[in-house]
Amino acid sequence: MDGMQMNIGGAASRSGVSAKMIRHYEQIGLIPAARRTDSGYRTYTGDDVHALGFIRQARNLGFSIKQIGNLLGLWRNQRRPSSKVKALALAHIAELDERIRELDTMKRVLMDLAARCHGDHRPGCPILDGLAAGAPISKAPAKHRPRDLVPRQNQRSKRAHQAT
Amino acid sequence: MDGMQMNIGGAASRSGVSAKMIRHYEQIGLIPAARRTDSGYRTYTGDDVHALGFIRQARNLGFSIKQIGNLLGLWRNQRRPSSKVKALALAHIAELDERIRELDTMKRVLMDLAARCHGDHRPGCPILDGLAAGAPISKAPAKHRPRDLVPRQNQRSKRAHQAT
DNA sequence: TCTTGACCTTGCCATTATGGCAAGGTCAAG
DNA sequence: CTTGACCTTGCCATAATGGCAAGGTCAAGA
Repeated sequence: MDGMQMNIGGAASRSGVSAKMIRHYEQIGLIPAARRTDSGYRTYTGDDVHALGFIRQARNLGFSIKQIGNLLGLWRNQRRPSSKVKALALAHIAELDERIRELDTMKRVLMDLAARCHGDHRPGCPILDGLAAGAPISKAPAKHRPRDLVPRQNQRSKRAHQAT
Repeated sequence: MDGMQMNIGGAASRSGVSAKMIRHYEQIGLIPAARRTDSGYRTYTGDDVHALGFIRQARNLGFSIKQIGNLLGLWRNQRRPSSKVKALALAHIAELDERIRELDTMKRVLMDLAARCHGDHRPGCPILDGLAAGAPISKAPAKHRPRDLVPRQNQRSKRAHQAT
């Protein structure tokens, strides 16, 4: 089981992580640089594949690379307190929850607008009207604040150059 | 109201879209290139600001730039059938719904693992164990003679198949 | 008039995680 | 050998934004 040595392709198919991403993870330091054969081929062991599988599972659960780095550290440390792991998990759950709420808000607003749209050959459409209305339809934009709506407008003359 | 002319900063603060993004939208063709003053400054009208606000609202609802391009086209076309708009909206709602379901699945799995984790000073942790329990993944069939997954050794189980 | 400072311009880098393509080296089987 | 799968590095692209830098423009105040 330990004598298992393979090239990147083998590690990729066994772990479910593409060769491309394995190299990437190595490059960004998520995993240690693989040993190389004389000709430069990376070689992996069963343990390496296990770690890659761990990474894949974590990604499937939506953890960011950074969070996965932390998880890997805890995973490899036999003496870590499970509280640390749980804390990371709970924090991530909270993030997921917020993203879910944001998406849910978008969905609700949109369903509301859609419900009022006839959806036939006629041109009038409450959906477009809703988007065009400067009204505060929005809630959470995802990651960034909607940029202050008219922060300071005490800039000097907005005088038009070629005013018409 | 129509004589309102302004530079990019004014359009940005009034529309809620950063100057940076306005230039970006122009560059990718989402909005037509702004008129320029002799010195090269972009100038915007009240209508332009309105369109930018429309874009911002759409972004807040999670529409992609591409979808927004379509929405803008419909918005500007007084003779569009509202059914087209509604179709776009419903398609987007479906997308949002899928994203929500994915996140929800992640959340549930994680909560499940977290619930079984003591979260104290002890090292054992079902969360890490769950992540480490890698489900096999797959491999695409080779054409000629699959030059083995193992470099120069003996190979054994080559399970496979992915989940995502 | 000159200085100042806010504002504008272009352009490149960074982010997140992945995929794709290209040019070229390696290796094992036929 | 030839062949074809597989490996290497490296650059481009995605989606949407932010940030920084170098340099031009402009209006107002001293």
